[in-house]
Amino acid sequence: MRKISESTVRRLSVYLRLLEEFERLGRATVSSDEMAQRGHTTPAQLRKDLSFFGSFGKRGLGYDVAELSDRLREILGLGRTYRVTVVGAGKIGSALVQYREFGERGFHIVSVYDNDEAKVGRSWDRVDVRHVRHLESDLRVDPVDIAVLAIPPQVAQQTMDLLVGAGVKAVLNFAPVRLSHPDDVTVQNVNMALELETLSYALRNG
Amino acid sequence: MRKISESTVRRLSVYLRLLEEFERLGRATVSSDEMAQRGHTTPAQLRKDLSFFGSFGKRGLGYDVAELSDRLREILGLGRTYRVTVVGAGKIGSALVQYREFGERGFHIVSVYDNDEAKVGRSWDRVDVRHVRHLESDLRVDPVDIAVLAIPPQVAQQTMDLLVGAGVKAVLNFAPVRLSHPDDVTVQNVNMALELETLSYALRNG
DNA sequence: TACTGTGAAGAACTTCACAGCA
DNA sequence: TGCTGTGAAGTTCTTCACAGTA
Repeated sequence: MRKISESTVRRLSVYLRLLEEFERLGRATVSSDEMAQRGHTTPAQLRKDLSFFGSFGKRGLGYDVAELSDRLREILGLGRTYRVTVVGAGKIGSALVQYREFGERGFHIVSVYDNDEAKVGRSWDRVDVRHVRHLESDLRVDPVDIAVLAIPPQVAQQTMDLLVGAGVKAVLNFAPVRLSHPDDVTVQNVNMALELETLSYALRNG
Repeated sequence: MRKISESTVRRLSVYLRLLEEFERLGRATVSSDEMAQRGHTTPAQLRKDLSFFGSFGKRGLGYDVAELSDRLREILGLGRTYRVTVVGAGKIGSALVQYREFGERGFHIVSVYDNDEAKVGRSWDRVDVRHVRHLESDLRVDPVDIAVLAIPPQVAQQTMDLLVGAGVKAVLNFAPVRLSHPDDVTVQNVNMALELETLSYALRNG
């Protein structure tokens, strides 16, 4: 399959959320126009995005809501559950643990690590916080699909290297540094300082 | 000035962080090659990004670290402080309050709101949580520059409308919905479910 | 000489516009 | 008729390559 751009993938997630909304409202079909309007995009964009993966609509009618959401879940790899570990038991980590949509989408947090002995042993929503020194050996016994890095930037790269060594292929990084990693590992960065600076730029420059 | 793309602005933030790192190491000058390497971009990209705002380097020498970081801070609007309000006193809100880089960059959280009476009155790092019913009138007396929305998606749009009505021009939105807003209001979205779905897509499709 | 600054070329992404099908 | 699917056109973003200068 042709290489799909990240922006297309992100829009697919948005479409899926819209479809689920339409599903709740009991709608059976929906047109690209209608979805585009609700999703702040254009009908052509939506149809083009979908066309990379097949033709899911009916001309003159639109898309079957249930069918298209099934297909999107499949395309996005949401037809299964994922084992997720959270490294760093600070506020961000704990925000993730309680984040509803996480579990609903099949992302199960199976372990939490920290290097602070004061936090080790506490229970977090049925998961015990373990010392990060056990991370590597734990992963060899019980691998995870995704690791969330919610730790200070100074230790982020070394932890990344450890995760890569242990075979982790997907990382969600909250540390405000860009991490080096092999090509076969996917990293998504969430950097709140960056978002704020985009806002301050906008405030300053109209 | 020509319209600057959001990706350029985001890279400027990254460059600034790199320069501050070089400053700490005591480096006086740095080349676009060196910075590009550390910032996972290309020298040409960096020079092009900077060229939209002026010529800050010396041919044959590179960039003066201190001077370029000053210029970048100015371009990004970081030469002042910003008053920030956080709406939603859940885990995400509290993660923001304790997030170091926030305050260091001049983003001062001056108020926190929630609709849960159990949370109202509690003190958060010297800021008292107030009931969200006071939000609108408080803003009229004491405006803020930026609002952070860390509330459930169901109430995000109505809160957005209230903020817009009260004259807020910049919003950082953590609710997993795309919000409607006038053109003169800038909204940055942080959607963790979306990041995870990008990862699950990558895991599924090599 | 070693590097920047920048037009021009190239690649990626978005929008247009219409043929084709239910 | 109404709406999809898609090449082609248009736009934006990135990379190239080299002239220019400290």
